[in-house]
Amino acid sequence: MVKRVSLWNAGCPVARSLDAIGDWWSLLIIRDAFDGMRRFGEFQNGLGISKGVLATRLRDLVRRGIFETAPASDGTAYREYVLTAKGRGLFPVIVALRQWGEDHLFADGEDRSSLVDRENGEPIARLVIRSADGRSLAWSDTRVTG
Amino acid sequence: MVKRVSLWNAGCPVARSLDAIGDWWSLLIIRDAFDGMRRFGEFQNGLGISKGVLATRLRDLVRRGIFETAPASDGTAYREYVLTAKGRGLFPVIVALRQWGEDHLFADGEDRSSLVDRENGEPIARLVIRSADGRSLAWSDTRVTG
DNA sequence: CAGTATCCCCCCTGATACTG
DNA sequence: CAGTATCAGGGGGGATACTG
Repeated sequence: MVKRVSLWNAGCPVARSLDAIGDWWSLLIIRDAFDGMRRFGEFQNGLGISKGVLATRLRDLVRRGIFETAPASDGTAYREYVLTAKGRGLFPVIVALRQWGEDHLFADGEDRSSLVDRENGEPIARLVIRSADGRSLAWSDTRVTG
Repeated sequence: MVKRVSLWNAGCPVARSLDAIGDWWSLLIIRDAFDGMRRFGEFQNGLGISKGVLATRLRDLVRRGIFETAPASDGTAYREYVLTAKGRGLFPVIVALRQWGEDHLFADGEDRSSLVDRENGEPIARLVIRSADGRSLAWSDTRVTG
């Protein structure tokens, strides 16, 4: 990545985020991590990604502080890849992508996975953009400054 | 795109969304559209993308129903590219990416653009994941089913 | 200005083989 | 199982030139 140095320098947080995770595989790996995957082989099987690419991606994500490695919890000599606080901070990104996909990319009645409240199994609420004082805001109620 | 048919078929809304917009340029184009850009040249200058790639991306995004074309508002013979309702639905994705970038990819005091309430110039509130009944949820309070 | 057409090259990817 | 090393190919990307 780091394709667009000028944009990076432009100080747009969206561009920087995409520079860090905008690769096609990265967010899928992170999604699987949120689903509980930790091992190299789990990611590989789940994604159908080649070993070389997966190794490269994981190394990048570790270098960027999104994953960290830990000794395998099952006592084997291998590593596990777990999300750092920074990586867990991507949860709203995953949720936003999920909700958009649910809204616009599935036919009625088509099977889909769902994100639910662990406590009661209820689907989570929709994301809402709010003002500092709590009003719900549409895109057109906002503006980019700086 | 449509690189991973198996994932697409797996019925994961996150994967489908990435299939639609997970390309490196697409979200940057969409971000610029949220910032008010509409013309081919505006996107090209703003992004530093080549004409060929930009034309391909815009065509794909139109085909996917994220943009639609309209006659130029200035009376010239050209087209404008405006977000559809489906495209505007990506606003939370952009906001989530922006907030993550602000939190984790900028040094203290470093210049960055900011998304503010048009009404009063105040920064918008942080995104919060909530349960159906309004409780704030962390990643670990949720689960993927189906 | 807004694209399309062409060309060439680089790099990314997947496949395979190998090691601990 | 968890990677690393190597290799060949294919396609996406930029640059350039051209058209309306």
